[in-house]
This record gives sequence, C-alpha cells and structure tokens, in this order.
Amino acid sequence: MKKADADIMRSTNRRAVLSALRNNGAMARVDIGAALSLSPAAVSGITADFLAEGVLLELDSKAEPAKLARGRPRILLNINPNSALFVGLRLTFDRLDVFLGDALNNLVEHAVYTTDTRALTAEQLVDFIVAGTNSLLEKRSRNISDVAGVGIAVQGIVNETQGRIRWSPVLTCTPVNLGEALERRFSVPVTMDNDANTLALAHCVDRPGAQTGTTISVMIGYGVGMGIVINGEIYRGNRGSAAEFGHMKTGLSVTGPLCRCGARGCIEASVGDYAIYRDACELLGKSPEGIVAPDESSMVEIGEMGRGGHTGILELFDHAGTVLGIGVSNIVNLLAPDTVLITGAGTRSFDLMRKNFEQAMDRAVLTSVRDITKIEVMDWNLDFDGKGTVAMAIQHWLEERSNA
Amino acid sequence: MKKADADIMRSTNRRAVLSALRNNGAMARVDIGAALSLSPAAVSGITADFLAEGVLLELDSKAEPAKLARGRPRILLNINPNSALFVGLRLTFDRLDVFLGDALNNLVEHAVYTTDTRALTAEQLVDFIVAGTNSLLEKRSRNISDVAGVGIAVQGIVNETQGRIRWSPVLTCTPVNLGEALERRFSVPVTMDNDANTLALAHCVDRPGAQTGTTISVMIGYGVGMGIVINGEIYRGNRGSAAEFGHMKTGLSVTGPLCRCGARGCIEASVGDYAIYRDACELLGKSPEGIVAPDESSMVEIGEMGRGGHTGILELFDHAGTVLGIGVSNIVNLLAPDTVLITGAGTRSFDLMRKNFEQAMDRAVLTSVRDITKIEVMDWNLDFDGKGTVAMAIQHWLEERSNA
DNA sequence: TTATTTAATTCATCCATCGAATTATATCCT
DNA sequence: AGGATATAATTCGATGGATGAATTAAATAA
Repeated sequence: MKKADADIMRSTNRRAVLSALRNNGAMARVDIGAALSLSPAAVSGITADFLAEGVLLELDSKAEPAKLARGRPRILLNINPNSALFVGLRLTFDRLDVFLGDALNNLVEHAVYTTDTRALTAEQLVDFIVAGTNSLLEKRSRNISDVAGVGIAVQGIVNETQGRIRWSPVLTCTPVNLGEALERRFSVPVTMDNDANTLALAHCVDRPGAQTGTTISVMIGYGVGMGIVINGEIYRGNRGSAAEFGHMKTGLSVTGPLCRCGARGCIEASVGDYAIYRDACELLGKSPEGIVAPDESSMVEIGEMGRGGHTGILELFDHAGTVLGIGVSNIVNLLAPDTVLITGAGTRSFDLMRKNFEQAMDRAVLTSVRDITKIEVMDWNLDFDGKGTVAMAIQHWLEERSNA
Repeated sequence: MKKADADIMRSTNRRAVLSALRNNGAMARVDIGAALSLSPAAVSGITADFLAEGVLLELDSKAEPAKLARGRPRILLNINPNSALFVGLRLTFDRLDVFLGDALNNLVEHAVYTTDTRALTAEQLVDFIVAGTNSLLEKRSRNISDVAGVGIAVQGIVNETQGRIRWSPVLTCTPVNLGEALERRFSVPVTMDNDANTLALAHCVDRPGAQTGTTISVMIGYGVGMGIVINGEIYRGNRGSAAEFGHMKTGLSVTGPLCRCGARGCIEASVGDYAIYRDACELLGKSPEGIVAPDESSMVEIGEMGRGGHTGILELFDHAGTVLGIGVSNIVNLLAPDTVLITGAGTRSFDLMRKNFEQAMDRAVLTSVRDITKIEVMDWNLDFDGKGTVAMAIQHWLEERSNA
C-alpha cells in the first residue's frame, strides 16, 4: 500500500491524461475531463503543460466533418507523434529486426540484419545490435541522440526491471545484462521484455477493453509463448519468469515428445513449429535439415500437404489442436480471462488445428465458465512485433513524462 | 487509469496506515511514517482522526520491556480490536460454520449448524443462515446490530462484487444472490467469496511478504480449489470465475476418471477426497456409502491403510501425488508465484503423496524457474477458514473506514 | 445583429501534506 | 539531583494541485 502526496497526485493525473489519449485517440479537453472525472480547470492546466512541453498537439479542427452542435468548437488534442522517435528491436533465431516508430506508434522504418545469434559473445551481440540500429537510423538521416527510447523483445526468460536475459533459446551467452549494456552504449532508456509479453502489449494497446480485466495472448510459432495482461499491465511473476505456457504439461507421462527445454510433454513439443517440422520429417522419411529452425516455406509446405489430404500430416495437426485446446482450457479454468488471443506465425495452419482445438475446449472448459472468455484467432505479421517493441519504449517514455 | 484529488489522497493515506498496522502489528507513529514515507505531521493527523473514531488504540506502554534508547518513548498504536465485531460464515456440504471475531481477527466464538444444504430452497437457506448467526450472537449476549460486517465463504463459483453464487456443489438453488438477501436481512455489509479465496486471504493476512508478489493457496479437501493473491489482492478473473485449479486437466484423454463437474481428467477427480474415497472403495470391494461426501474418519482410515503398506491404496496416493505435482508445476511455469501453499483437510495424507509430488515437480518445472517459487505444505484446521471469512469482513470494513 | 450554446480559461478557495519549530518525555552524565 | 541530550509527537505556516464559479472564446440559431 503506497502513500499519496501532491507530487503523486500531479503525476497520477498527468499519466491519466496521456493514457486516455493513448487508448481513445484524439480527444477534446471536455471529454478528457468527463472520462477521468477531472474538473475542466485541472484538464486545462495539465494539457497546457504538455502542450508547452511538446508532448501534446492541438489538432487542426478545420479538417473535421461538419459540426453537429453549436457552441464553441472543441479542440481535439493528441499525443504529438513527432515529439519523440523510438527504436524497437526484436531478436530471434538468426535475425535482428529493427523498427523505427513515432510517439503514436506508427512504424516509419524497418530493417532486418541476420547473423548466427547463438555464435555471438555478449560483446559481439551488443556490437551487432548497435550497428544495426545505427544503420537504420542513418537511412532517415537521424542518429541515436534523436531517439527517446529503445524497446527490445527477446525470446526466453527476461527480467525486465534489470534488463537481464536469464536464458534464451537464441543465445548462448546467457545470462547477460543486455539492457544495461545497450543503455550504456546508446545513452538512452532501454526497456526489454520477453517477445510474447511484447506482442501481448501490442495487442492491448489497440484494445480499449484490455485496460481492465485480463487479456491473454498465446503466441504460437517456433515455440509457444504467452503474455498475460491484467488491468493493462503485463503480469510478470517472480523475477519475470511467468507465462511459460509453452512448457505446461498436458500429460503425466515421462515418455511424451521431447521439448527443447529438456522435459517431456510440454505443449510446445507438440504445437511449436519445430515440433511439427520434426514430426513431419520423420513421417515423410526425410531427415530434418541441418538448420535448427524450419523456415517459413517448409512450414507452409507442410500445411499444404495437410490441406491436400495427407493423413499423417493431418494427424499431427489434429494432435496439436487437441494439445493446444487442453492448454488453453486450463488457462480459462485457471484465470477466467476476458479474452484469449491466439496469434503468431503458427496461425498459418490454425485451420487444420481448429476442429480438435474446439473439441478439446468444449470438453475441458468448465460449463459454468463457458462464454466468459472470448477466444480470438488473429492473423499475425511482423508489424505486430514491431509495434509491440516500440509500444514498450513509448510506455516507458510516457511514464517518464508523467513524472516530469 | 484513475485520477487523483485531495479526497483520494486522504483515503489512500488512511488506508495505508491501516494496512501497515494490519501487516506489521502494533507500530509507533514514527515507524508508520518511516514505512510509508509520510511526514510526522501527516501521521499525527491521520492517527488522531482514527483514535477519535475509535478505530485505533494507543497501547499501554507500561507493559513493555525495558527501554533500549533514551528520548521520549514511542507510543504503540494498533487497530482497536473492540472497535467492531465481525461474523464469518462458512457454508460447506451439510454444515454451516459460524465464527465471531474482533477487528484484529481474533476468533472469540464458533458454532456449527448442520443440515442438508442441497435440500434447501433459496429462502430456507437464508433463514438457516440467519438463525445460526443469531443463535451464536446470543451466546455472547450480542445481536446483529453490534456487528460491523459479515463475510461468507462458499464452495463453488461466486461473483463477489454482487454476492451472487453462480454454481455451488453444496447447493441446488443456484444461481442465488445470497449476499444481497443476507444484507437485507442483517442490514449489515455482507461480503462473499469462494472458500479457496477466503482461505488464501487468511494465509496472506498473516504474511507480510504476501502483500507484494504472487501467493497461491492450493486447497485440497473434498475437492481441489485455489486462491490466487497478487500484490495482496485476490485475483478473481472475469465474473469471479478464476482459480478453478481443481478442473485443470493433466491429460488429453477422454477416458480419465470422472469429475463431479462432468468432465474427465480433472485434477480433482484424482486428488479430491471424494475421488480417493471412491477409488479406495472400489479397490476394497466396498460399495461407497450412500453419503456424497466421505467423513473425516473414513479418509483417515484410508490414509492409515496406506501407511500400513496396502499397495493398492499406496498407488492411489502415488497417482494423486503425481497429478497434483504436474498441476502445481503448471501453475509455477505459468504464474511464477513467490509461494505456493498447499493446505486443506487433504494434507492429512500428504506424506503419502509427497514422493510422487516432488518427482513430478522436478520433472515438469522449467529448470530456469526452479527455486523461484517456494512450496509449503501447511497443516490445516478449521480456524484458518474462520479467520479467512472474518478477514474478508474486516477488509471490507477497513476499506469503508479509510474512505470515511 | 443578438441570443444561445458549448468549450476553454482564469482566479479565488480548499484541503491534505510537508517542513520547521515547538513541546513532551525519556535516559545519560556530572 | 539537575542539566544535557536524544527521540517522539504535535503544532502551525507554507506549498501545491484540484475544485467551483465566474469569465472569456467561438461557434450556430433566430
């Protein structure tokens, strides 16, 4: 339980104004006041400060549609997109995606840099990231001093408050304090999180409803991840280790499929791309190629074989659907979220999993909690990840601006 | 994101003072100030108000041990136990426990009233509860007008904000708005929650550490329940349906043991008393007695047979241990709590489950999150439940006092 | 042109906290 | 014993942000 004083009152209300604009888009001062139960006087003062600081912007109302009401016209305010520039980084197996975004989370630039991430030392990793970032900034004739914040998404177990990667499947140099190292090199605030959390954030930013209640993003792709957002905040658990949904067990056996974590029976070991690829290769008598991660075209090909009617492949997806359905129903029984979003590259073949997924859900979700949780399957593209990393940096910056 | 103003500032700090005392026990004004970073002046003012209201009490320092430091002696303050009286109710299969407690959560009275709860209509249920409560109050020559709040724990799915029982294994008259009905009869604030949540609250009240981070109580008994406490607050999920841990599935199969919820493969259907009793009866060639719930002595007897070396019974407990271990490890992987408390009547035979429980945990918890969560098995007695229900009523009352 | 309506600002007032000074009450030291 | 010292608690003026009422601003309707 924390105390309150005048400073906290001020920053709370400043934060509330920025949040309102972030969630609802442009608003007039009256509406901000109504939404927050703040007096017109207070809103006037707070917004005047933000306008002076350049954080907010008055929109040109001439471009608006015809007025419906008379009286002094409302002036829409919004976060000034050009008040700051943000860098979003996403580190995955063998590649680094660098995004550039503005304060309204519009992505303005994107580049990919490839390397064998697992071969890098901690120092080489930092150099690689710095080089990639600078190279993208150059394209826009900007440099790191124009940037107000950097957000990084990494697969694995990340302690966001310290910027420390405890373990990651894409790195061998763990544990490594990447956040702190980059902050030193960039001299700019760096925020880091697990890639599933970042993606969850990206989804919640666009959903006003996600600011209250629980929204869960299940990310299926190379592995299976999850982000839990409770009342607009990412739930991280002790030392940031939460939401390892991919390693939930759907069986008691010690003989289930082997997961890359070393255990058996993990959801990931049946649903992740690497698992489906591995099993498909075995099925087809092909030895899996030397690469650790199957490329997108291989995964698409496997899906096409299923749609073509290949029984063995269909059974793989059937099984994946069942495993995922049991896993998600456990989540629903346990956390009763408002929404579960299923997303990630793996949704490319969700049509093949859907039947068994839904059957498993029907069987396993408690009758009394049915219809409480909305399940949505979302197509996925890389921009979601970009927006998530940039959103993380923006969030940090807005927090700083609120306290300023 | 909520706004702040002078009123909120005031009630926040009043609440903070009460919380501090509740968590740490008696404190001097200086220490309260230090703990909350509040100025001496603010603490002085707030505590003076509470003293005038009778909510706080200055402790007699004469009874204290010899002083170690010189200077004006600190005066310890604490919540005035006699400032209010609270009723805690616990409705389970065929019985109602009524507790009377003071504002410091000391239980001063307890009585049990039995009836076939499943045979009651909504009206009869209310009458039964009111009669029991009044009867206990009479013992102390008090009546309901002396009571500042009532807390009720019910098995099943409860929507605490509305006091509505959506479904309960101990009732047939669901859905029923018991909270509201009792509030009308008592003319006293009534708070209601799931029995596992209430028990979780009871545990967290005594643990200063539970005010931050995540503490999870797993309650094994007739069924298997769970309470999730995040940063000192019970996590309820959408419509209060969360934490149905007992109905997590530890297998994909459609042929697992039948759970009372109608599904198969629920944790409860292997670990709950009713499941062990059912399986033990089958094993021993006895047909289970006509009662729905096995009594305590039968469960103790089954445990003793296991300890005596009965292989079949031991296998039952082995299996229960494995199922519980997989279930808890899923929780650990998913939520990375600080602590998992295993409690409830079912702990009477935890010694028989422990080996397999621990093996399953070792196998299923991600190596990188081991040692992040502390697992504690707690003996259980009825007073925990009593304290939980009373704590719930106290919490509501303190909240009201903070806003006053 | 004037009345009406709604938006935004201004300014006096309020209120809880803070900081500094004061008061209260003990132990330590000579 | 009595003064010095130390710590706790209270008092009081100052501070800062929110509020409410009055004012100003900018449009439409008559």
